[in-house]
Amino acid sequence: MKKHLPDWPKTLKRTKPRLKIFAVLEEATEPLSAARIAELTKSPDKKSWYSTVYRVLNTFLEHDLVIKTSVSGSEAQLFEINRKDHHQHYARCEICDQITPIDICPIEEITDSLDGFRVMSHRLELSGVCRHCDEVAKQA
Amino acid sequence: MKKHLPDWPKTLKRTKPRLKIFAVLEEATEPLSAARIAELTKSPDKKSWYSTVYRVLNTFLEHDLVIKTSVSGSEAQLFEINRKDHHQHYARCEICDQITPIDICPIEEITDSLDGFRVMSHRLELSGVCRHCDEVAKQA
DNA sequence: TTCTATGCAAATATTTTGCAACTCT
DNA sequence: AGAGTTGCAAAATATTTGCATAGAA
Repeated sequence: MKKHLPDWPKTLKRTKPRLKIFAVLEEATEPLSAARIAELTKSPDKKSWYSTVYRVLNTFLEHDLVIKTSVSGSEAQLFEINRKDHHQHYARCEICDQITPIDICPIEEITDSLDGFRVMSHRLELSGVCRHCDEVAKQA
Repeated sequence: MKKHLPDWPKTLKRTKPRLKIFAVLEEATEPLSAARIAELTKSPDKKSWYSTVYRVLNTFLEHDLVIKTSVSGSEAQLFEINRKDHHQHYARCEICDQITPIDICPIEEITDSLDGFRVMSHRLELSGVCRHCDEVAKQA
């Protein structure tokens, strides 16, 4: 599946922290917390970074480069690249809390059935039991 | 339209704070932050309350009475009643707030693609512009 | 050069925890 | 009575802000 990345706005300076954070988000396979991003972007010597991470993320949000995601039942705020063509959806395991990306998005099909309603954004949340925990449960 | 509220688990004590918080969530038309809930539930004299609010919300989460939501706009974590098993989904118009029922539910199809993940609950939210507002907008 | 973003530290805001007193069942 | 909850205060986290300096255009 081809993922479409958002364009970098021409008015946005390409600073080192921004590019680094963008790269980290781009490679991520799941939404990241600010803390995780800070960790993934900091060099061995530097320490704090948090203010920059938050400022960059907020800037990205304003420019629609990223979106805040809600995975119900989780910790702090999570961020992910805003892949315009369709937002990624996730299924969360109620037992191990692991997040599984959902690769198919039903939005087209649904849109067709809506008779004139123009969908601007959508969100799908699944919650249940992942294959692994299910098997463990069966054995017990 | 009949809204189905989650059942109160028999093992959950019906304490005053819990019942109050549940009532507030039940009446809410949008997800609420912990701070907002604290405000809506506190009596004129009492002040802090936060620890109780968070503890109750976490208890509710464990019992699947509520779900956490976060909105791209910003802010902290938001909570709302988990109106389960209700297979009907809706699309909300961003302009007139009117709700359009979605007649098809894609959950089967998605479940099939998940390879072993057992879906216990799901939520689908659409937001956009309804046919009527879209036509009005075109004329302007 | 000029203007904005960064790094750092310090301020806020949010969420969690320990513990004695209190309430449901 | 007994188990589990609340209220309060204080701790731990998470997020934001002020300001001097560094960096991009």
